[in-house]
Amino acid sequence: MNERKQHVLNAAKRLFLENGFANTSIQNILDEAGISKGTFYNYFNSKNECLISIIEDSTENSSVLREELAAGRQDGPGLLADQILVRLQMNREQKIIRLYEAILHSGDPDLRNYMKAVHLSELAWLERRLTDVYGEQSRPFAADAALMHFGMLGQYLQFAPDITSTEELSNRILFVTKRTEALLKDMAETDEHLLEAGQFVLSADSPTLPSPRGVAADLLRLADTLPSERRETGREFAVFLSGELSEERPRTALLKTVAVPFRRLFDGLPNESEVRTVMSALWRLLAPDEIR
Amino acid sequence: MNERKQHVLNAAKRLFLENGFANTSIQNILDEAGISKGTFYNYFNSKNECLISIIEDSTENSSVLREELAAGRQDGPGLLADQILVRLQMNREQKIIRLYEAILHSGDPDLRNYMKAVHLSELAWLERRLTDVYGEQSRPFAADAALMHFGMLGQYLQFAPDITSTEELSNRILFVTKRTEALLKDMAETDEHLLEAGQFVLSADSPTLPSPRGVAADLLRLADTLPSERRETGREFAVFLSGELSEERPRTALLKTVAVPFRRLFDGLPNESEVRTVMSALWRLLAPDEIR
DNA sequence: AACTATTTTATACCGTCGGTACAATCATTT
DNA sequence: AAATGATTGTACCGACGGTATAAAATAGTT
Repeated sequence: MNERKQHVLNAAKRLFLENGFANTSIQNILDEAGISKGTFYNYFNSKNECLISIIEDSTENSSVLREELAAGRQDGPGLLADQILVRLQMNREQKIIRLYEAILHSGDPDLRNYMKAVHLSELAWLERRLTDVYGEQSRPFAADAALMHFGMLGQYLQFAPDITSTEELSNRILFVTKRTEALLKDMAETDEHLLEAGQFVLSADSPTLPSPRGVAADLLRLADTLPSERRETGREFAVFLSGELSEERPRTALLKTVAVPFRRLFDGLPNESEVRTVMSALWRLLAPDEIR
Repeated sequence: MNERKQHVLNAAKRLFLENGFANTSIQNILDEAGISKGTFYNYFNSKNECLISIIEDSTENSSVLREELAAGRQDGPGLLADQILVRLQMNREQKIIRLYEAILHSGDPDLRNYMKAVHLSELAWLERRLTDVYGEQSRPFAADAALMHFGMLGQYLQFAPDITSTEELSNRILFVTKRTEALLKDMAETDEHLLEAGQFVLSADSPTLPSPRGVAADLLRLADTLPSERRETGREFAVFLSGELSEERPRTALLKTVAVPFRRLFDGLPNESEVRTVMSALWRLLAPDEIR
């Protein structure tokens, strides 16, 4: 991802969130980003693709944050709620959810398929996490619970979109999570469910796994771009991470623990988003088949 | 509602449901309905208003059907489920829900406010019905339950939009209703809720009540338009209804029971939709403050 | 420094869209 | 038959997403 392209992406995101997708013309984006039309269409083939890029970017980022939350922390409803929260927060005050829906009804069938895939992926992730947290006995009902959790939370967010504080948002998530517990219990007692386990997994053309050596090289290269006062620390981390990555059986717990502060060294730096892409590849290496 | 206007409305509805709102141009509607652009803008001030009219029409019709279902039948979860079903079915295989969402993200703030009002109105109705069915003790939790019911059902409909049979649709509604029962129980036990009772009622500029005499006159006039073989029956009904309406204290149970078969006499007739408008006024007379 | 390749810019242009204007025509009422 | 109002056809507007292209700026290589 070009740095300039990221700049355009941020400008477009700002405008979309502020004025909505339909109400933001390409000309608006050009003015906001200070680029010409030719450049825009050099980066994106259409306004729609620009929107997709924004969502992909946001999804990737929050996936990394979800992994980081789970690193070295015990699993449970609290972790799950935080992981849900982190994606919602990344979607800046939930307004990106509107972008999702905007795409869903924009006509273009390619876009709709993309959005359906995103939706299914989130549901699959939630189904897996629910079985993680609430045990094997919840598996037959986890798909239904995930679907209902998603629907309930969506309503609570849409009904009161003027949520400013994280507390308030967190409260709603915890509330819905508690209700989902009750639903799981109820479904187990009555043995009723409409969906089958694993119904959400889409026949994904799974992207080729990144190579450990490539990721290791990226980490070392990125460490060198750090400002001088953090460079030494960054190099220590990067050398350790890349060394561990080249081992036959990397110590994953250790890796995960070190990966988090390393990534944070880049907070606020211009290549912040590139780092996140590399970290995304790293997490994918550590658990290849997991849905994030 | 002009008969010709209704014809245009049906054409537009057909196209919107088939190709989506954004993918249907005004020119498409003109061709489908066989009218000119001037006529279209004589009926509607904009494409958006046309969409609003479709939704209003559909909402009014299903409100009448909901009242008819309740007439002379004992209240309970079964009736509630049927009332929910009838609106979903009226929204032709749930595709009108997409129109709702299309409007929500079309940019126009007026449209969004309208849709928000529709949404709130449905939530308020559901909250009231839940307290009807599950008793006074459910009141403090009915608003939350309504919101969650709405969200869960929406997910079950969106996730599997290829529902053909009424059974399948009905199954999902019953399933969600059972889950809502569990949620009510759970919230009562833990005494947790996020919303307050009556939170959904919008400061509505309540439309002026129709006059009983006007409605009575409409009923008599409509009866005369019936085809000869049904005209006598229709007149009997209409005379009874209008007579009862002019009483000081009309016998409402009787009125409701007779109103249903009278309205059905017009099924398939060209003025079917006008009849429903009059019936809507009749029901509003019988319970002025109720949300439908 | 000079040459090359790529990116970026500026501008003109296309077809489609929602919406407006208006004179001509049709149908209904009185 | 006159008058009124609805309907038609057509031309037009500005804004939109998207294309084309030649000129200018930038980066990379030798």
